[in-house]
Amino acid sequence: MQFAPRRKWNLLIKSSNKDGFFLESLDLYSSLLKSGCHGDHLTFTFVVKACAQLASLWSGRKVQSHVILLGFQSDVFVQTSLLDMYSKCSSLSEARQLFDEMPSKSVVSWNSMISAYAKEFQTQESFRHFNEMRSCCFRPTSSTCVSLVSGCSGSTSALQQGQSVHCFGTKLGFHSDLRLWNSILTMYVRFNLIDDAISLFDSMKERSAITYTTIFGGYAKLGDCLMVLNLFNQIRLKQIGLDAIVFVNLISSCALLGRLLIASSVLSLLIRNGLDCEPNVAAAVVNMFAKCGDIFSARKFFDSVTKKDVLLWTSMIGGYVHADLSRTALDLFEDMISTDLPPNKITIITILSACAAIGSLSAAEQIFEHIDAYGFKSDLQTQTSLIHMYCKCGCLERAEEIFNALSHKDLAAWSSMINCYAFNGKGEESLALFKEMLKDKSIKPDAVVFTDVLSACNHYGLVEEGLKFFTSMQLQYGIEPSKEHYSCMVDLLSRAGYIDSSLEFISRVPVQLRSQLWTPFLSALRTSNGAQLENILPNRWEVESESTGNHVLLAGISASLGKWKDARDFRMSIDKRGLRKEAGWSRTELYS
DNA sequence: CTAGGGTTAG
Repeated sequence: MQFAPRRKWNLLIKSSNKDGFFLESLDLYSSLLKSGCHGDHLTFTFVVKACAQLASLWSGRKVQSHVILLGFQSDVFVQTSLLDMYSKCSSLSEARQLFDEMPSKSVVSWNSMISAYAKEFQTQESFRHFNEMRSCCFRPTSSTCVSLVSGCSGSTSALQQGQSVHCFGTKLGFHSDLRLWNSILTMYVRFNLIDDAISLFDSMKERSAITYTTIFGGYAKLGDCLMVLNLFNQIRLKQIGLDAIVFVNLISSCALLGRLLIASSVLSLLIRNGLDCEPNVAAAVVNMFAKCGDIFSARKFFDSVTKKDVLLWTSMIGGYVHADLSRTALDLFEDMISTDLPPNKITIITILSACAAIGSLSAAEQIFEHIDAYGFKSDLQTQTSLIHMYCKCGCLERAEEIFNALSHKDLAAWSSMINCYAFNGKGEESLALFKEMLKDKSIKPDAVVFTDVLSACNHYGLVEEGLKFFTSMQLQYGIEPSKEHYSCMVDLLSRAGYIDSSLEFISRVPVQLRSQLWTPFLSALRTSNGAQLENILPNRWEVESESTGNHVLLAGISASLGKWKDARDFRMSIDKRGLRKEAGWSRTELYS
């Protein structure tokens, strides 16, 4: 009697899983129990899979207890599904225990265990199981290789191992397995080996939407957004099944590119493909318009989306911060809260940056209840944003309090505090903290923190120290100086009165950046005592051609030196040129 | 069992 109805339940649960209605699958299972039945090996594989997809560890453990009560411990299918469930619920220890206690194992059991370690980027353990699997005479499948490679993508030292799987897979005859190629392509992109990724991509005879998504990411890392657009046009002609994810990647490249006309045409493409209302796509579109400097179109699109998710709201709020409209960002955050949609961590980080931009502590205090309410208080990124916010509001002590209480500090946390001291005029404290950070060998300073360090030297007038850091930045840490670094050094040297050194420094800067350094040079010259207009005369043409602002500075310096005729000349040249403004983007009407 | 994405602080 029991067999027939259970079979019906099993079919119902199976089809509910297939449609992605995992919660309903669990409901069906509890109805089955209520009807006086219990599960069999098929019921358990389906129900456990639903728990895995929902990442519901609690339900999964409950179902496992039923499995044990009914004596299904030796069923390899049920046990493997439980193993995968624990892996998907990130309970590696329970997965491992189950695996060790399995009376018999299948290839899929081994694959699941390897994949469990790969997901946690425990590369060595995943390879150890791979070797053990082979010594137990199990023949790895292409899925085994895919899991191993994806594990390598996440650990810093596993590139060679990943490449060896590539060879191994080819030997076993998986050379036509697209998923394996795609996972290797992902590995190269994650390791920033974009050239290798591109040559692999070029050699691939079969490509899917996933292949293109991955290589888009690679080109975006290179900053070659136009290549992304070119490739995208290729797939449009090839009629590869395009999904929302490919578009999301295309859209983020357009955001990086920052060209409004291209952004607008991408939007019409989305509308034509019926993808503009996809929740995943919408947030990217808002971000794209905001990064292209068209906050009006961003808002117009935002308003047109009927089902707004957290990402969309966050994207719009971030857009306002980016557009220097942080007050509006705060208003929009209030609107979001009033819809009862809970903010996520990134919303909080974004809104804190809005408070920082305004420099208003009272605005920030209203955010605190949300930080408490949603339990972001102990999150490192949130704390870093709080430090930054207190810094910009002038509450140095509050920033220090948070920083000192951090149990673990990453580069961003250190550098926000270093910046906080520098911003509040405490050059000495800033540099002391930087030196303390360097003692921690696990932290590698980057271009951003060096900008703060150099500006701290600048603030404190520490010429020798500044030069020392500028050199070690390049030689010891291999960081190419940016315009900000150069301009900081010019400011430092000139304001300390080292006009000749400053000029010599400028002459050694790559020519494409050099012309932009005259403005910081002249500004510093105006406040330093060693101002001598003759110093810059050999470069006069370059100085004058760069911007109208330089003429104003030159006129000011001449006047302060009592060279009234020069001052008058510079003033007149401004009138002749006219106060030219930078060419800006004109806003295009998109929807009407 | 298996490959790709979106909002983000210093």
